[in-house]
This record gives sequence, structure tokens and C-alpha cells, in this order.
Amino acid sequence: MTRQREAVYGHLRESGRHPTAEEVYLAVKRELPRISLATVYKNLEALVNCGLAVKVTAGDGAARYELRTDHHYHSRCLGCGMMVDLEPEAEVVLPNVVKVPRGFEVAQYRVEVVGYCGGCRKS
Amino acid sequence: MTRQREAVYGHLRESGRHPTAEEVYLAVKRELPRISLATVYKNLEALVNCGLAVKVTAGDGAARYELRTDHHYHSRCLGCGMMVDLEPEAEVVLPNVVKVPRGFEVAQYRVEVVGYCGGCRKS
DNA sequence: ATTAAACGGATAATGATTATTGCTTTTTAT
DNA sequence: ATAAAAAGCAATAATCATTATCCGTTTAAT
Repeated sequence: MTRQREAVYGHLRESGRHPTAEEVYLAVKRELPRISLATVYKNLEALVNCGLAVKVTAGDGAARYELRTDHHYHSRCLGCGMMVDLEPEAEVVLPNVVKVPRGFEVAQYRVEVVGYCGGCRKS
Repeated sequence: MTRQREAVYGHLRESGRHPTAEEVYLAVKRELPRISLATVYKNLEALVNCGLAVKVTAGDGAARYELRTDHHYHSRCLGCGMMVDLEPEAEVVLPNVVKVPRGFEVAQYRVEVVGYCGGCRKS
């Protein structure tokens, strides 16, 4: 845990959001002005590898990162890309409701609700 | 519907797979050797815009395309990136099992089972 | 203290996708 | 039928996110 990695981790913890690598970079730079974007990427990857953080690839643009918590779902806004955690109303174990191909080893499953947030909603 | 667009559409229909833009390009090139990768991208985008096809962004690598069908789920192999349709065992209406934020307009939801296919499975 | 390993910073490279440009084909209006 | 306009194509350049490389510096082990 170096100062840089601590700062990256700290931003994930304090922001409580799902920032992109770029956003983490801009935020951490205020504290460590000499940090490089590549360092942020490297430290985010390190945090993911040791299980402290999770990388959520939205698909359209940049990947987003968050601290690892119990399994939950996300909503994603097609307008601004904002990502928000969703609380499950009922626990659903996805691998039980779909037919997984023979021989397929399930590592994880993802559920994402896509649409438009209040601010971006088309009027 | 130009010859090029027809060929792109035809490949999506006949392959029955989830090819990337590159794979569509290579396949269509056998029929229309002068076609350009950019044309394939543009036509894929046009097919998506008019609702004939769906773009499925896996997150790690290139996006994949398929013809629009009724809603279904996907599995994705972390080894080779292969994507396979999943038949639901039971119909689950996702927006009913999560709390969507106030004001959020749900356009679609995605379910993805991630893991390793039989061929890529770690022994 | 000395050597090796890990890390950080800067920059270059890569890979997927999108934008631009000029040309060709098709469509439309006369 | 012919001229003008529009749409589409191909090639290439540009962009964006991410990863690799290189080298100097810090940290850890002996």
C-alpha cells in the first residue's frame, strides 16, 4: 500500500460512486499532483486483483470502479453514463433461472438496468 | 438496403452467432472483397438504429452484434470471449426484483452469466 | 550497506470505434 | 433523358480508453 494506492482506494471509499479511471485520476491529482494516469490504472488493477475493488465495464464508454461489496446490481444512464447501485427487492439467484451450457463454469453474473436518469430523461 | 448492408445483415442471420464487427467484416469480405471495415461499422450501427440488430458490449474487448429477438440472456467466456444465448428456465422480470431509482426510465435490462466455457476451463 | 524487487511517472503503442474526405452510384426534378 | 441532389462507399485519419515500455526512485531483504 503506497501513498498513491491509498489515495486511489480512498477516493473509491469516500466518493461512494462508480468513477471512471479518469475521474479517479482527476480527484487524486488534487492530493498528489504528480500522479500519472497510468499509475491510477495500475493501482485500480491491483485493487481489483486483490479483491478490494470491482471493475464494472459499462460497455459504451470507460470502465467504472467501485469498492467490493456484497453482490448487487447497477443501473446505468444512457444519457450521462451515471451508474447507481440497485438494492434488490428480492434475492434472485440468476444461475438458477437460466440454462447454463454444459461444461460452462459460472464465475459471476451481472444484472444491469439501462435507461435514463431523472436528469437525462427525454421530455 | 444496399448490397453491403444486405450482406452484413445476412451474415448476422446465417451465422446465428454473436460476431464482432471485425468478424462480420472478414466474413462479408469473402462476398464483397472491396468492402471496408468502416462500412461494416456504419451498417451495423444503421441496423441497430432501426431496431433490426442489437449491439451487445461485453466490456472487455470488442462489441458483439446479433439480430434482434425476444429478450434473452447471454453467457460470456472470460477465456475466448465467446458469447452464447441462454434460455431462461423461468421468466424473471428484472425491474420487479430491484428498486429502480425514482425518476429513472427503464429502457432495457441485461443479464449476463460470466465464466469459462468447456474449452477454456482451467483444469 | 548492498542488491534485488516493486513502484511511480512519462510517454509510446495498441485496439476498437468514429469522423472526415473525396468519389461513385442512385434517386429526384425538370 | 438529363442535370442536380442525395445517399452510400472506401480509404484514411483521428479519437478514446487502455496497456506496455522504459527508466529513475523507493522499498525490502540479506
